[in-house]
Amino acid sequence: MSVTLKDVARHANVGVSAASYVLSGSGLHKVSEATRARIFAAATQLGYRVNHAGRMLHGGKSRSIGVLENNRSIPVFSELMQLVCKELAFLDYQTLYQVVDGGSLQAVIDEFISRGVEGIIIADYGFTPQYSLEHCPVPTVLFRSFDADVSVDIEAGAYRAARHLLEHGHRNIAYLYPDTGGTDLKLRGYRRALAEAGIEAVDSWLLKIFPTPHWREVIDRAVDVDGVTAICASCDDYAAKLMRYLSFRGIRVPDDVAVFGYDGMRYVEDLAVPLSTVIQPVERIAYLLCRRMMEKLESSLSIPPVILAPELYLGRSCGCRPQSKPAIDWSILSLALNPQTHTES
Amino acid sequence: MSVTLKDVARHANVGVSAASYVLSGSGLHKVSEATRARIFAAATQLGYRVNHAGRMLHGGKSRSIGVLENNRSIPVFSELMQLVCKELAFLDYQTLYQVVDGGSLQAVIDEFISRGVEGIIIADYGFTPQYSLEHCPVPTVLFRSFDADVSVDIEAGAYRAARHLLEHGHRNIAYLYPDTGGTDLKLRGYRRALAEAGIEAVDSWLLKIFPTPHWREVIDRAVDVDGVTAICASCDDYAAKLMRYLSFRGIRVPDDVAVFGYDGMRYVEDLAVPLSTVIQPVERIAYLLCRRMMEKLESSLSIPPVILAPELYLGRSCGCRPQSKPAIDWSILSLALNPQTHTES
DNA sequence: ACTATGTAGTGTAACGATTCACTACACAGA
DNA sequence: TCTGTGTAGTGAATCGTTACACTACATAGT
Repeated sequence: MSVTLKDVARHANVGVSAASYVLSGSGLHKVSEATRARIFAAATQLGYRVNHAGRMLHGGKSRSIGVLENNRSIPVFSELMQLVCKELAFLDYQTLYQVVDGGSLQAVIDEFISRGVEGIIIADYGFTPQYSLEHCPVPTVLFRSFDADVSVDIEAGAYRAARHLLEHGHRNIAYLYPDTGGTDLKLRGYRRALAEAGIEAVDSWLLKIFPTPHWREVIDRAVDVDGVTAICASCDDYAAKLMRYLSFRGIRVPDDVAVFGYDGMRYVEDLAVPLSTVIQPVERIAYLLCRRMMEKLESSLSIPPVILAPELYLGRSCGCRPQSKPAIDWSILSLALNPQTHTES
Repeated sequence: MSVTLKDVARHANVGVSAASYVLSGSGLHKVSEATRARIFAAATQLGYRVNHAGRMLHGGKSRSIGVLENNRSIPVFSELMQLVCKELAFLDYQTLYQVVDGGSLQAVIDEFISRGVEGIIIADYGFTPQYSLEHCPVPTVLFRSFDADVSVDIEAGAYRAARHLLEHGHRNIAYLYPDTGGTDLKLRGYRRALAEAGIEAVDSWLLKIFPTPHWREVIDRAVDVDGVTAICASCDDYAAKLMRYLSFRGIRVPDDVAVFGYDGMRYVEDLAVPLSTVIQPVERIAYLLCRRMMEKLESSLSIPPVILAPELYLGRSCGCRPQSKPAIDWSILSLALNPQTHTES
């Protein structure tokens, strides 16, 4: 079938072991330059490729990492795994990639281990099913909004967004979000900012666009009746839709109602009113996840978690920049919003 | 180290072969219900996991597919690989994932084969480096804009976009694109539409935003001097930036200059002026790539390629829908633009 | 009682790469 | 000549799983 080490050895008139020593590049055994050349020649001539299974069976490292995300519905993270994969490739690791939504996380982890991954990176933003990483025989690196190896302080992000609106003088600030039943850290941050200013969020300011079927009425009431003058959205997509609806209603942003988003999607500056938002540092997260994995692979010492501080992007939707701002500070070619690059330390 | 089949067999008081027959689930050999139960019990008790390397070494199928894209810079495709992976998981295949940009494609393919993938899916949109899939020992499925197993007829897409603008009465239609040196199929489609209408695209209508450093002047000249009244952009991101620049210049879209995009990014309907665009059917592409792979794995018959016809999304930027359109036909919850689902045949 | 037929189970040779333990040989120093 | 030291090479066991070829035993048919 396929060309094996034995074939190469026979072709080069050497033993299998000599061929192995040369082609594995381990340098554990001295081989003369002449035979080395003969072996290489035979290998390329026959088109030899190591059989990874054979190598692994002997106990060799697989140089592969399992990468797993349990929810693909969050657009801002759609490229996170791509970035992780690129970084892993740079570190000379193969990526075994799986998207789980709904299915058993444990089953995927078992499959990864069965295939010999050296470690597993798990991105678990959003709703969290039960699973235990305690007994996992390989190191794991977890990314989620709390209690993880790498996390973004989204509570602080929402806090800063709400606080920013407070500093603009707003008092009646609403929060637009889907009520999925779990604890919403962004909601908590929003609440903290208001509480700090001596304001208690009333129920009608909590604009649940899910599972509420009549979300338009909810928004209408908040704006028309409850005197809401600013709205924090739990993500940019919702903020964009919200602004569209407000514009449809003839309500001006930010003059009548200010809006703040969350995520830092690349399109925020292209909206009718450039959206102020909290940036998710996707590239930095990807880099940190991989670095953390390398650290865990090298030593089993417990490493303190990294919590990334959120950063604001100020567009016009919060009321910061005047309509007539003359300078154009963007380039048609640099489409990326996030300032982070992973070339730092 | 890890618990092996031998351990399980010893624990259940049977031979390795019996354990193998039961746990591999092949059903090649009759095993009594009693011993079968004993073996399962021992396996779960010891926490047995098949060693994939051992299985593969014997010549078993790896049930893994290599997935490879050579350019991650096109945002609309950032979720394509995610969808492919999900579909493969549904078909009970593992995904080995690699992003190549700049590096050797051949090296990645070799690595995949070395790791025993049963097939390779390659998404090669954009610039194409030299490589040959002729001698690849496993089936490959290629996605790119021409001469592939699955492709989207982007020439026709650009043709339809330009033709649509012609039907609106525009005669001086420009094309905004980055000139990367290769053949631009969208440019060709744009040209064909104009030629069919008896118009020859003059040079100053070809708005090269790359490598041109002074792209603003290029746009200014087209609009102010050359009387361009409509612009086709080669992607939505550029179209969005273009509309922002036009708005900055005080030029109204679509009244003064109509704009057409390309890609069908999810945000197009949220822009100041909802962008008319050509949809890239990402989900359908993902589904077809996987189905094509399954077909190739089952039979080595040559299968004719699939060329997907592009579909237009008409927003307001082309001048189709009046400003005052009263109905709101979107839902804040359904963020997806593409109508395709992969549940069809 | 003797041969078929079938069921339930075991031993073991692969698969391909690695690496330990070993040999063969050359050459230097005493 | 004998021993020590180093270089260059080989043989074979090993990893975990699979599946072929086999045995042992029971039951049925004649």
